[in-house]
Amino acid sequence: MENREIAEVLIEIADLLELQGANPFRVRAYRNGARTVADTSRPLAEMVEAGEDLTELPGIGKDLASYITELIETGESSVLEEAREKVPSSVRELMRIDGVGPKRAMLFYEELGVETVPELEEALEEGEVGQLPGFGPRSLERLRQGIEDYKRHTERFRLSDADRVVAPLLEYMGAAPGLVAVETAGSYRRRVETVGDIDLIVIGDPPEAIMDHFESYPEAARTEIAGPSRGTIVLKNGLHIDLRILPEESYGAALHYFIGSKAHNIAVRKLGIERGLKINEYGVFRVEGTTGGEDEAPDVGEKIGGAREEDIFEAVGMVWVPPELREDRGEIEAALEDDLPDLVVLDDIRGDLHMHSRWSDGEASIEEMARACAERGYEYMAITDHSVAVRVANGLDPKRLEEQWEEIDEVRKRVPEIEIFRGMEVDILPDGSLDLPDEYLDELDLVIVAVHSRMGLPEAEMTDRIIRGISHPAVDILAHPTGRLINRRNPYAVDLERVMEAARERGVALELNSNPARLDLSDVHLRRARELGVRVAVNTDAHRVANLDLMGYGIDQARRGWLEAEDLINSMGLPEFRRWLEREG
DNA sequence: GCCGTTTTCGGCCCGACTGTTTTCAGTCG
Repeated sequence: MENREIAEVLIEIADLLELQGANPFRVRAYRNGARTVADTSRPLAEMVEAGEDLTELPGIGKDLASYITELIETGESSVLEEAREKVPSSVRELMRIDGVGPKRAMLFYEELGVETVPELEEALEEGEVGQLPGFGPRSLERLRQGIEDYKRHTERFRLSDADRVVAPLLEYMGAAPGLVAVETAGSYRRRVETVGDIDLIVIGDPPEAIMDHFESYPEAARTEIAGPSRGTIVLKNGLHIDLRILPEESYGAALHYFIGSKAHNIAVRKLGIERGLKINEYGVFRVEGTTGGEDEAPDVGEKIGGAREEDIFEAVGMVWVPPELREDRGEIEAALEDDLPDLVVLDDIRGDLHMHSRWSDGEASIEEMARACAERGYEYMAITDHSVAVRVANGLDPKRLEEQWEEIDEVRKRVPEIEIFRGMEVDILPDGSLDLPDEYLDELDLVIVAVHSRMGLPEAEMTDRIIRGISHPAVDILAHPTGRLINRRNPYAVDLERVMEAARERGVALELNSNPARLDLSDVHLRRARELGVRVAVNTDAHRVANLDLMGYGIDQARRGWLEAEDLINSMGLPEFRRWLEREG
């Protein structure tokens, strides 16, 4: 059982408990536990098998540890079964509609017998929802809209799709009257691989004029909320944009608060409480103690900061934390010790080691790719077309590969400013053998291996297949190690822990594929690779010149995985990289 | 349900907006 599956069970229990009106802190405990499990790269199943104590993990106590153990050992969860008896799990889906939380979902279920979104839509059309208490005409209309949005876009948006929306939006907002500054926040700013909405922070005056300008955005389909300091518009493509307008003296506090993540904020605020401070989006305040009555809120005293983000971190004894790390995955502790990683930046990249040309399924010639790489300031690059097994991609057989080498030799002469390595993306066949004879593998400067077929193999077989594949002494890099496509295809079943250990022993690097549809490895796995001492290659897998610019997405993801330049192989200068290629596996 | 250098019990981050049951619950981030 994979961690992802365990986390899903804990989330399902949390949802069901929430629907049943359980203690909200108990619900949160399950969600926190789920987050811990999802953020742990080591398989919990392995930890259980080794007899390790799961309560060592943050947010996992005696109860959750026993539920997880039961789940791993039996494949079932009695707690989940029990929760499902009270509410059908399909009711959870209702909560995904904007404006519907646990209370309303439960109201629909108990009063109308509604268990699914289509049933809710029907009840709405039949006028049944209008009979419920608390549902006036505005609520009904909002629910109708919410269902429409739900049907149109149930998935989160890929970061690259969000980027295309954000650039023109920022330009438009920059022209708002009285605007001083506008910045992105939220998961977009943290560069999470997918985003649910876009958060904008604005400093300016008067707020009403800025909010009017915001609501008038030509791409907006409608306004969801428009208060004095907060608004939401929905774009024609279904993406929600949240805007917060704040005074300049609160800029840093607001930025910190709205960049999140929620878990990071909670942890920082807790540190504040320990120091007698109250932290909110307006600033950092000293708490003066209560003035009397039992339910009296603590008196908020002197404001001691908030104009700069650093004010927040300094107030609780931390150094500034890059947004990509703000997930409460250890960055709080590291920042308290001033021991954060020196995160990799795009400028650290000296070469792109995975790209295709017209020889297989690329759209540009080798020379076009070489010149484009040189323009990006790279010292080296590798042409890595597909091997023959990938027939749909016009994979090269040995004969065509030899012909390609002649062309590479010619391009080397014409584009001397960059070193072009002869590479290939060689398929790992279902039995783990490589799709190219040894004598050709030996002639290549750089060998990438990858799985493109039979992705449904059972985990043990897939793991053995991949480990056998990377065990060939000619192999340098394992490409897109899990095969996932964001929102489209799940990762194939593979024990990455074993693959990573094998890669480290053999001196093979794992790829971080920068294509925003892949971003494979994930942030959590990258972090694990770093812990295990496995080197990483951040590559674009470009199939045309413009794709070379996808490197930035790989860097974003690498930063989320805590990677430093020295964790990568393609941050090495050319001489050092040559030595790496010559290494003994 | 978790957690503890003020605590093994009693806390658990904090604020904005909406609609409607006119004083606040529900939802969201």
